[in-house]
Amino acid sequence: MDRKVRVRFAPSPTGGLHIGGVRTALYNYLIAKKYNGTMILRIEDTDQTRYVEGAEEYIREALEWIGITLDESPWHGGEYAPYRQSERKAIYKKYVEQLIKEGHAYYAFDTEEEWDKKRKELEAAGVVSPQYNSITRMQMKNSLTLSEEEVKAKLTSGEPYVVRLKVPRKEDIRVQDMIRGWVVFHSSLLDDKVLLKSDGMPTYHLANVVDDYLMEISHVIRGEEWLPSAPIHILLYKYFGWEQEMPQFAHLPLILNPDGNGKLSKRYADQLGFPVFPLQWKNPEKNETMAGYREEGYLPEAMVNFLVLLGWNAGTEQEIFSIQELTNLFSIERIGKSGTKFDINKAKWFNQQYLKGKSNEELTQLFIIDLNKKGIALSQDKAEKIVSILKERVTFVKDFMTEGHYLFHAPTIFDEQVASKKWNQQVVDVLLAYKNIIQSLDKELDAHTAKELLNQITDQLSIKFGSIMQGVRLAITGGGAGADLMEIIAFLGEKEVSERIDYAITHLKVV
RNA sequence: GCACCGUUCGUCUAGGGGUUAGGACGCAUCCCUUUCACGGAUGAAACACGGGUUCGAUUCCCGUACGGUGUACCA
Repeated sequence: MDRKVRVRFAPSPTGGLHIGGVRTALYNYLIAKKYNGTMILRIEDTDQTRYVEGAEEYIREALEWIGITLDESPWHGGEYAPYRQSERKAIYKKYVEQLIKEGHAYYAFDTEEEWDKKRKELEAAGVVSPQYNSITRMQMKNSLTLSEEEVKAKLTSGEPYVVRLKVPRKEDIRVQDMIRGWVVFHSSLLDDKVLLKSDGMPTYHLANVVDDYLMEISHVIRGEEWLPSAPIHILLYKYFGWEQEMPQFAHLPLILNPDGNGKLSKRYADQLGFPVFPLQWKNPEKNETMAGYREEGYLPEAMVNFLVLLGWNAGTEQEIFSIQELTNLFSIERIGKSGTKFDINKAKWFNQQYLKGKSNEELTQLFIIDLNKKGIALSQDKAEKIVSILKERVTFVKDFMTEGHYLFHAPTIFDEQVASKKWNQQVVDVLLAYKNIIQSLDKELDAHTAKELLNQITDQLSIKFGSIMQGVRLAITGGGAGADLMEIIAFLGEKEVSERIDYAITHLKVV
């Protein structure tokens, strides 16, 4: 790559940024970093009817959370500013006029009703998908069919119009895609796309090409849903005379619903209970709140790792990658061609891996932050102990609380299955003796001591240690499974343990 | 409908004219363990189908099927 690498992520501020968009941003970012290039964020807000308040801020926060830093953006500025298409309106106007003058675009004055009528006529005549194209445009009201005077008159009278691209009738348009190779489209299947809307705003096609050119974008890395409109873009580059500056294209495989039934959708994800948004998204218009990965407890580095592998692989057996490693290893050549079904289990696994990779100190900090959010206060010391007891068994930070509920609250209900099998007079005898012994203890009740004392009792009573363990666990935690019981006892301390023993003995019936 | 893209275990994927088709998630079994988890070991599990080309095809070509995307004054 001899050209300076400049890539852009260009979302529309129409709502929360979809997780697929986050992956696209990530791929762009990795390419920028790999080649020491520039990562640009451009806001494509040309559809004013779909603009959603707060969406821009959301995009910014989401990228920040995931760890994507921007070199140029509406918020950081840059020498190619402005980076918001709505603020570049005048620029497009100029270029569209060039196209018209050179005969590659034309004014169209048809109203929606007129085109609708024409479409119905065509349908009635057996045309399957009527298009405003090289044939039909000659039957419509536009600067190709109207006289120069008529056009001028309409323009000066302020009659609304759009500008359409004059797509050639018969021409092969070849798109070179870095992932798919050459893809050929025939121009007869393309319609005369609107370039400039009647409100004076450009459509995606125009704005995109003009901006990519002006911003000297070297690679356009975007979702596969854009592949069908790539020939329109190619045509525009050609008509503008920018073929030499045309970026290289890479159309990414789509992220699909878990059963492969369409693009990953919010509705589907809701049904299966996982988010499609990186951050929680509160739609200001509909007053609804959508779940986000951050709030669900996913670590950003785990999400990066999970997302990058949705459509790319290093070709080795490595699967845990730091962002630095990805920066070196990532390559467009190793991006796959086929759609990728979303598997939330894999995301969970990555999260667990990253959680385990953190030091106890880091985890303690995260744990305390999580507790604070829930309005629970806990000493640093206790939090750290809980972390060390539970570290190997959690997938999310929030699991420290749920998995370790027995460290926070004494059980009030007991697992009936365990009780019916493991609760007996022997256990009660042991517990009573144990309570006595720990209450009169003159040293600290650590895990080692807790076990030693319990062993003493079982030895004295000639009981097998294993036979009463589940019963003891039941009394102290309310259940039959969990972390190392001796660690739990040490954590709770003799007073709490004694109270739990009393409670269990009075509330559980010996059978 | 039409155009385009795609198709290796359930999922993410490696591979590529001759392989015991490899790994990971998930699943199962076993080991470790006071239990559960972690960890370790093992196992079940895939080249969509049909034609070519070839000594040989999962790999190359063609077709079919299936899936996806697009077909807006949305991006």
